[in-house]
Amino acid sequence: MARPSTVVRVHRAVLDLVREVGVDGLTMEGLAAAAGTGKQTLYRSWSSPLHVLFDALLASSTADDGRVEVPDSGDLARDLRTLVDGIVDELTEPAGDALMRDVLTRLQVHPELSAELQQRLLGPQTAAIAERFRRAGVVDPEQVTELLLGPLFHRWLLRTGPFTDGWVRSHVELVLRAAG
Amino acid sequence: MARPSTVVRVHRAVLDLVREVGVDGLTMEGLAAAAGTGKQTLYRSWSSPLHVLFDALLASSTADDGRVEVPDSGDLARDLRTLVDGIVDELTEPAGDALMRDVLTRLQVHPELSAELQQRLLGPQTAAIAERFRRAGVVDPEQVTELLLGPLFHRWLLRTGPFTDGWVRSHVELVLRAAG
DNA sequence: CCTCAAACGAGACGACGCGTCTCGTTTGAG
DNA sequence: CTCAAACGAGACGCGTCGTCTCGTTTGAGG
Repeated sequence: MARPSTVVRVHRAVLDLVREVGVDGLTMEGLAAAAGTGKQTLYRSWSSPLHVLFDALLASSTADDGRVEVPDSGDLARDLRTLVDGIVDELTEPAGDALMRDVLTRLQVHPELSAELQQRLLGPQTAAIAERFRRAGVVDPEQVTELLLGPLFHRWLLRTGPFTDGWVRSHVELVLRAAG
Repeated sequence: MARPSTVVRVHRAVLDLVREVGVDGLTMEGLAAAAGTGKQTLYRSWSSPLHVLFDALLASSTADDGRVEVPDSGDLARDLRTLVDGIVDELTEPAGDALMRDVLTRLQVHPELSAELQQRLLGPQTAAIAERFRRAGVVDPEQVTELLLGPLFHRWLLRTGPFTDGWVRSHVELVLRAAG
């Protein structure tokens, strides 16, 4: 439908623009101006500025290798700490931290977008972690994965507390004890 | 600042109106019309329709007894299942389910509102649960509470799966094993 | 009961983004 | 070279924004 060059220009424009005006400051008119495109061209492919932003973020995150790297050294405790440290680093990266939380929370209102995120990013990542648990002989890998990630997202989304080293260590310890 | 009668009328209006038009359909103009009030009166006390809605929900939830009832029969496992069943019932209640998720996710963009929610509702509730764990001799009650609630909210907010009886039972089991 | 300032209802106002539309131009596959 | 699809530009009517006046209501202190 849309020419590849147009999509690239729009993606670049929305990622630049959102850093200036924030997620709520995005408008189709502003986006069209920034991308040097007509409004009709935007509406041809996207139905709101949030859809544009989501599409751009998804494209960039699958482009620079959205693969999941779950460490597997044989030592489950060590691997989990490494994994959680990596996730925490991503979640607290000053550059994208606020933006990612903004987008993720706003996505929840659009079932089709959160389903796509689930399918293309979160699903594969939790599956990879569950697979690591399974390889370690954990009985209920999916549920233990949820036990590992749930409090992480809870803390991050609801801002109920900081991610200190001590918190990460004892959280992993609790999960390991639950895993048996 | 605002007359009590005005606040009551606005609260009633926003709770009625949001069921007709949804959270995104709320506007200050529509709210003023529905409440039979001037726009200036609204702007005197609130800065956006979301602020009005949040205030109304908070008022109604603290009015009809926002107290936390954490069962304490002596049997921790049984009490936890009862507690989680109660929370799940609230989270999946057809009437308020979608509305609460909408409001809660949109709140995250407003740090002052989510801080108020944390302080006036979530904080006391998690504290009460942690206290129950402490009474049962759990070493790290706060973190175990997070282990219990994190996956619940994760599942609810991100819609990653349904709350079946089986899920609740094995989740509580895992948390209990982690608690030692 | 009277007074008077604070709070109020009503709505006018210019600004702005919405989503739709037309129109003339560019582009690339056949 | 051709020609339809995609495009850029922007006009259009509409609704909401947040601010602003203006005259009316309200209730506590004299």
